Amino acid sequence: MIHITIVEDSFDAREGFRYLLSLDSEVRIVGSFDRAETFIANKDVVDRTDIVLMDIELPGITGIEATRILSAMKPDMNILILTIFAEREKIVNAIQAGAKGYLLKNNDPRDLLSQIKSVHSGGSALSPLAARTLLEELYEKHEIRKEPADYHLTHREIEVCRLIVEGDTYREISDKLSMASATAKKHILNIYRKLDVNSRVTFMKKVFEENLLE
Amino acid sequence: MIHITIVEDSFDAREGFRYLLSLDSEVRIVGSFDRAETFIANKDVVDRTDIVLMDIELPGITGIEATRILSAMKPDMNILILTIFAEREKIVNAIQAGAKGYLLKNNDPRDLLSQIKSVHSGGSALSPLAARTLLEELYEKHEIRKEPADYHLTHREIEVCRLIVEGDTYREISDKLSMASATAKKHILNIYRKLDVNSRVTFMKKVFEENLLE
DNA sequence: GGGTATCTACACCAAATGGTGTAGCGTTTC
DNA sequence: GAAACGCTACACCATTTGGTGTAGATACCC
Repeated sequence: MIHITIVEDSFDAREGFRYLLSLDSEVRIVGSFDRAETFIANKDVVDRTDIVLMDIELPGITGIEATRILSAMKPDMNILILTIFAEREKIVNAIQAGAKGYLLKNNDPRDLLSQIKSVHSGGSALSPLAARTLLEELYEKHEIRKEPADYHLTHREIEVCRLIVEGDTYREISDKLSMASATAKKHILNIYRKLDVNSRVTFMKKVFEENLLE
Repeated sequence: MIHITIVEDSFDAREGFRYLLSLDSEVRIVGSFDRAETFIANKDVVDRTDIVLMDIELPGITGIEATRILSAMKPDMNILILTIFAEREKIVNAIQAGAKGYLLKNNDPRDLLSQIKSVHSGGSALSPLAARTLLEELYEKHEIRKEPADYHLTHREIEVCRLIVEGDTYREISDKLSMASATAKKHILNIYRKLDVNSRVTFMKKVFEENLLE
């Protein structure tokens, strides 16, 4: 039995869900709220809930904020965002808040039951549009993180870089790499010249901002 | 009319898809290959293809590599990965390569047509398991830029932090903030104590890794 | 009033850093 | 064989940095 709570400010929509879910004997509604605060305050219902159908636009705190709070309270609870909004920002924020699904209300309501079951068995449910948005987000993230500019650092210099980032001094670096500290220093100054920096701080800034290591 | 190409090394699977797709008059198969190289080399078919049903395990180059190549050749082509593999790495790589969907073969084959149409109209299609994997990936990525821990830095100390990050020395910081360089130094040492670091480098590392500024 | 916190300021010291030289040795490239 | 590059090593220098003191002024809280 899957225990479901509905958080939705429209009475009609709540009743619509109630009817839809009543068609399946595997699910049962354990709570129905018109605002998230009431649900969050009701610890009994929170504890008993497996899946939340959460609207985004609510009086009081938004569904996304509620998702954040509820995910922290009960990490194994699956929150399914149900909304008419397909904006990138809302979608990404909802997922970041811990939502396990993002469905647009204009989708066929008959699919909802199968999507609830997918989520209950460890999957996630995304409307095609939300899925595309997230895919693009992931695609861009990976795009950005690659192609670090090539400063033609030698193998040895890269080793030295890693140790600088660890906070090692000339001496510590030279000890770890079995060289004279003067050599470590020479390497570092060469690195600085290649990266066009002139201090540990500006070096670190460049490394992190341009993702030069890892 | 949606023009589809199938890349799948199993003859039976190809015929299965062919039959399934023949049930819908809106789609039409324009190509069918047992390996990706043949498809990629056939520019005519590539140009006519709207959607590719792509297997991952193929003789020769993998479906993921093929996806990367085809995405570059024809960016508006939608590639749908169809596979039995649900490993996180394959899923993420496929999306990174530009796939617009990732479906597991054990899903109901009757859903395939509706998912193809979703993808054709600008959406993406993900099996619940693949969706969950990607959500987790995105969630973790965003987790990294979580709420920065509060080290109780004072307002003045935060100003100093910003200047440290810019690479300023004690003297430069004190000049910009109109204080004695000894004071800037005092602030910095206090900051170090609060952040539990002991050098510019370890300070920078903490700032960037924990997203303390911005 | 007394305690706490913030911002300010200075002194002293050892260590690390940045900058510039020079130079030997081995490998790769032309 | 010469040139270029990479890795090594040392000298010398001024500056910066990390660390530890002390201490006055202000403000806020109990």
